[in-house]
Amino acid sequence: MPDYKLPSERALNHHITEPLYHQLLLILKREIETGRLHPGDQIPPESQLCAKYGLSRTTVRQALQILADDNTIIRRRGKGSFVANPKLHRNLNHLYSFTEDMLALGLTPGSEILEKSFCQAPGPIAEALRLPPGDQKTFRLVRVRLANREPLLLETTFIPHYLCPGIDAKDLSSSSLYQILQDYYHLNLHHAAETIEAFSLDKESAARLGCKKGACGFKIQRLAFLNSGMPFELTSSVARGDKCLFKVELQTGKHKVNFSREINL
Amino acid sequence: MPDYKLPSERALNHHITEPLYHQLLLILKREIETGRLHPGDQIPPESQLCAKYGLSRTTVRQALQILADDNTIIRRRGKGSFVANPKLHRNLNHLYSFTEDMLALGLTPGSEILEKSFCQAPGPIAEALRLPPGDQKTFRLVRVRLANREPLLLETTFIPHYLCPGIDAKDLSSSSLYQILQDYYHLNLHHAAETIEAFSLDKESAARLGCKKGACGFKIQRLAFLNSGMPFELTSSVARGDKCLFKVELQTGKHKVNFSREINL
DNA sequence: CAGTGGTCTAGACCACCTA
DNA sequence: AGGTGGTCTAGACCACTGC
Repeated sequence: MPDYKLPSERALNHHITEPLYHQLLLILKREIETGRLHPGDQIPPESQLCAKYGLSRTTVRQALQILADDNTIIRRRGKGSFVANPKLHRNLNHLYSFTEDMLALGLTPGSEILEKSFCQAPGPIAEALRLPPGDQKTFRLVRVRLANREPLLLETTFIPHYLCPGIDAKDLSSSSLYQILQDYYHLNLHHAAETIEAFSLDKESAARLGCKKGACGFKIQRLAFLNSGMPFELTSSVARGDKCLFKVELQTGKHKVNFSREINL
Repeated sequence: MPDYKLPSERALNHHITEPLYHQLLLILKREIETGRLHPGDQIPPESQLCAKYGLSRTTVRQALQILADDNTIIRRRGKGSFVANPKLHRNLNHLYSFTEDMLALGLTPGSEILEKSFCQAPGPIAEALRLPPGDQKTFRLVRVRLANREPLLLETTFIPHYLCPGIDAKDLSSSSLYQILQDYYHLNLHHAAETIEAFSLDKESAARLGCKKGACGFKIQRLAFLNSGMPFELTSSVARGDKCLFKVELQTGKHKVNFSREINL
């Protein structure tokens, strides 16, 4: 009996333009993300995947190569391919989800909605989101984010209204904003740009975050883009400086950069 | 006449263990780094490389794929492969050299040495550098870094003394510290970890940087490691918050992260 | 239309690991 | 010895670009 699970039944579609290697890649990724395969588990060897899906070894290897490149799996000659520790992943994904980020750090995330409305975007916001002068209506969401019940971030999010009509009726407290944008509005994050500044907390922010006016903090602005290159979300956050710090790791050889947030409560 | 140059004469060695795709990769990389191929230039199409080096297309593509993955070249179906703009590269290297970083931003870098001495490392510094209790002597260098003559950073660097005997006699003002460590002491940066905190400037830092006590700034600590995994340098910096900001860019597809510093004078 | 890179096949030999 | 991933070949069809 082999010590690996074959993927659950799922066939490749030869009649669509999506490459076979990519279809296989998604199947394997899904096995891992849904937890059917755990970190450290061996995935089926190339020979098995070739047989099961009727693919040549080159095609199977192309899929596995990509998974290895982004640290989803680790390949060992003579031994096999194994699901990698997802910790490496989290660092890359952390910006997308405050909730996941906190859970990864062993903290209990929380969220409190302060405001939920539609409004005209202020000038710089409209510009960043590339809103035409005629239609600058945006959905505005103000949230305080908590870790172990302590306020950490004050977030203000703007999303063009035409991209998310009716979003004010959705339940934003129980599932993540990105999840809702993806599921109901087909807005998929492709890339994002974030700026981080040092910032002296104004009276209101300080009050919301439970620290003194004039204390040091971070002002973080994130602009998120779709595959098409259009921005679809802008979030401006204020973070407590005494509880947050950022960490950057660089490798010269592979030219890899890792960026993560850490919390001190 | 084709509009691309064939690589200068250089043969592959079939008798060594180094894979052929890797040998080809290095040949192409060398053409680019030595400037024989410029950004935007087309590199020979796969068919030409196959013919010239007597390789199958798979092998040639393996080399080109790697170059495309690390942004050395850009591939376009129907058009060809082209040398990428090296700007993308610089962002990954920026942390290593303040001087290069400023030049890339179009600013004139400057440096003022405030202190150059040997001293016993303070406890946390000795710990981070993994100095044995018996030998905690370090080289200590305090510098103010300038951009267009404006003070920007106050840097304090510690290097274990046993790694750099006699460094106090070197000319640190005209060439970069990393360059000296590399050239004279064979200390090559392999990877580095940096933490960034928000920080209220104390009286001395504020005076050195020319701003008011209590103003907001960043405290940045970098620990640099050798190939062996040993730390060899620790730099603790204070940056003016009103002139520096950090920028993080993420791509979901390739899981790439870009981290850079920006300056507002 | 010819030339480019993107996908895919079927098969081969090798180096490495475990037993 | 048998299985794994690493390298490599020769050939095929396709999609996209530009003339």
